[in-house]
Parts: sequence; structure tokens; C-alpha cells
Amino acid sequence: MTRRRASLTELEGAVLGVIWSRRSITAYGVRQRFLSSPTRGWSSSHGAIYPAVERLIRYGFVAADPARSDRRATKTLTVTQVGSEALRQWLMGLEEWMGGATVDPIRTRVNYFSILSLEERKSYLADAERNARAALAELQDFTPDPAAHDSWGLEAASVGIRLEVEARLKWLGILRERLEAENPAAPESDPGQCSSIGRTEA
Amino acid sequence: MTRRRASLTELEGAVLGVIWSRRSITAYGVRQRFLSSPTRGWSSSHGAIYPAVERLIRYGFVAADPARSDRRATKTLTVTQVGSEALRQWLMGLEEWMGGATVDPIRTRVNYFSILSLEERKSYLADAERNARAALAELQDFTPDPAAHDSWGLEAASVGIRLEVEARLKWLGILRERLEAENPAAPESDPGQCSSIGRTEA
DNA sequence: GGCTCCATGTAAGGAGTTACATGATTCA
DNA sequence: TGAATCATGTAACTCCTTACATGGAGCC
Repeated sequence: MTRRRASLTELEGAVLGVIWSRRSITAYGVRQRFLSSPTRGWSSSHGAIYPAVERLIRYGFVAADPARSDRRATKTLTVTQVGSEALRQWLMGLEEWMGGATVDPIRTRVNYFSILSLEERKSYLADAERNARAALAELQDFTPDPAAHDSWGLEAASVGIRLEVEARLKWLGILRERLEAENPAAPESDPGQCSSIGRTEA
Repeated sequence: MTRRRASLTELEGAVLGVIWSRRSITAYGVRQRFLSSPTRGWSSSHGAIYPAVERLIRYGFVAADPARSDRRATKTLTVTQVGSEALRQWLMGLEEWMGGATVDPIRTRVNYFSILSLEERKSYLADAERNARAALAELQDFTPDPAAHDSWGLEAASVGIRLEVEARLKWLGILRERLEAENPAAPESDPGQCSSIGRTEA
């Protein structure tokens, strides 16, 4: 119950949420949950999760009891009363900027598209579409944590994930069409013209 | 031209891209670009950008020339030949995971929705929708950097931003409807029943 | 007995946030 | 001359990544 920041970090909040949604789980189990999340970019390294759990314990938000019937250092984590209130507060602590767009590595790169040749752009878009489609396919097989005591939220979130990836796919399709419209595939004629487009820099 | 990582970080890549898209710009100007980006979550702190620029200079990707007609320490940054190749390589270095969903703070919180009361959930969704709508409205006024030498990519990216936020808005609408369908607004009758739903934990 | 998981930790190094600190330029 | 803005940097702190390190449990 040490001094702590005004509010939880995203990782701490998510870890607290996972423990809560399982009623009890080990730190190792928390990591498994993060690993199996369809959302890429969740830090699921030991070096991030164990310290985060430790902090939650220090704050008094999580109780760690040595697991009986296991001579290992295995600890069973549970959310305390205080922790449950902290989780609720973190949840309700929406900030205005959160309504805006997230950082999307595919989109970041598109900003500087004009450095690429037409062929490179096409190849980029094809790669991106393939990756997005793969993510969507994986999503088909995804079932939210069956061990959670209530999966309304997990279900709801997975709908959001699907919509986000579908939006990305739609966007990539628009870009592909845009590119094709601007550079009609001149059939076997004058290939030199196309490949110079977009390479303003040597 | 010091030893460096195998590939650029997202921040380094984006900084390199900004410098390239302006042909030349100061580090301060790069920061202004990040600040005016409609994508939230871009680190735009001095403490992140100046060191990133320094690294790019060390790698030989960016040239820094003291600006004439300015007795301050102002340096004009330009992308070198090597840097332009590095930018192209970073751009084309798409990885598979990038097709997946990004970390969205609104969505993260929804995962643990079952800790909230019905009223709290409704309030959360209303807040989130308001924030997303505000982000969309700001996007209307947004024009990609007019000083860029080619804005195809910037334009294309801003379309993606719009689609992402619209998808978020659509998703939040679905959740709101879902919530209302499950808990029909019992008109002035038995308010106690509703407020207990979703609070399985004390 | 050996392999695969389960389970927890630590240490080095890199990077971002925030706050501190300084000074030039421009415009009214 | 004063205020706002342009412009750069540094230092403390925290956090994450990656790799290293250890050992029990369960199963064949």
C-alpha cells in the first residue's frame, strides 16, 4: 500500500481487469491471457507483467496467496475490495483524447507513401491487405476467455476488434482502387512512364 | 554513423518521414507536426523527439545544418541519401502482426464492463461516443500539412483515420443498442431491478 | 528419466514523460 | 519593452524489452 500514481497505467488496469474477470489467477496465467489476445501490441513480456502485478499488490489492489498443493512459488492473485473500486474508477476514467484514432503502424507508413515507386506502393498495399485479412481470419477462431465469470465485455470488445480490422481492410481497398484509377494499367505499353511516378527523389 | 538497431523504431521512422515530406524542417517544426496530428498518442514531447532526431543524425540518415540568418542553435534538418533509403526500407518493412487490431483504450476498458452497473455502462458508452464524435468533428477541419511536397500519403492516411474513428462510433452504437435491448427501459416501474444487473461483485 | 509446461524472478539497456532551464526572434 | 512564440537541450524517473536464470509438476 505504497504511494502511487494518481491513476493506473493501461497495463496495470488491464492486468487488474484480467485478474478480476477470472476471480483468481496466477501472474503466469495473466500473461497467457495477454498472449492469446487478438489485439497485437499488448506487452506480454515477463518483464512487464510481473512488475505490474507487484505494483498492484503494493497498492493494495491485489492479494497474493501462496497456492496450496503447489510447492512452487506459485501465487494465486485476487482483486481486493479496494482494487475492485480502483478498477471501476480506472474504467470510468475515460479521457477525451481516447475518442481519437490510435497509432496504426500501417497507416503511419502510408503518410510517406510518396517516397515509394508505384510498384512498391502496390506491393505495400497488397502486403497490408493480406496481413489484415489474416488477422480477420484468426478472429473467426477466437473465443473470449471461457473461464471468465462474465463475458459480456469480452464479447463486446471482440466485436470492436473485428470492426476495427474491417475498417482497415476497407480503407486499404479504397487506396488500392485510388492507385489503380490514377495509374491505369497501361497494357504492355510504355512501362517506363509508370515506374517513374512518385519518385521525385533520386 | 554509430552502430544502430536493425530497423528504425516507429517514432524514428515517423520523424524521418516528416523531415522527408518537408524536404527540410527544424526539430521544433517536427514537434509541431506531431502536435497537430489528429492521431492521439503520438509522443510529441521534447524529450522524445530531440533524442530521436539526434539518433537519426548519428545514423547518418539526417543532416543538420545551422540555419543562416538565425543566431539561435536552430538547425535545419534534411534527409540524406542513406536516410532516404532507410525510410523506404522502414516503409516496406511491414510485419504480419501490423494487420491486427491496435490497442484502443476505450475498447480495453470495455473488456471488464461487467464490473459496472447498468447506469455506469450507459454513462461510459455515452462519454465514449461523445469523445469519438468530437474526434470526428475535429477531423473535418483537418488539412494535411500544406507545406509537404506531396500530400498523397497524408491525404490517404487521413481517410484511414476517419474510417477508424467511424468504425469505433459504429461499434459503440451497437453496444448501446445491445445494452438497451437487454435492459428495456422499464418506464417508471421497478427501478431497483435494473440497477442490480451487472453487479455480481459486492 | 526426460520432455514439456507451469511458474517466478532479475538485470542490463533503451526509450518515453515530465519538468526544469535557457535564450533568440518577432511583433505590438 | 514586454509578451508570445521559436528553438534547443538536460536530468530524474519510470517503464518496457530482451535475455538470463531457476526450479517444480505432470506425463509418457
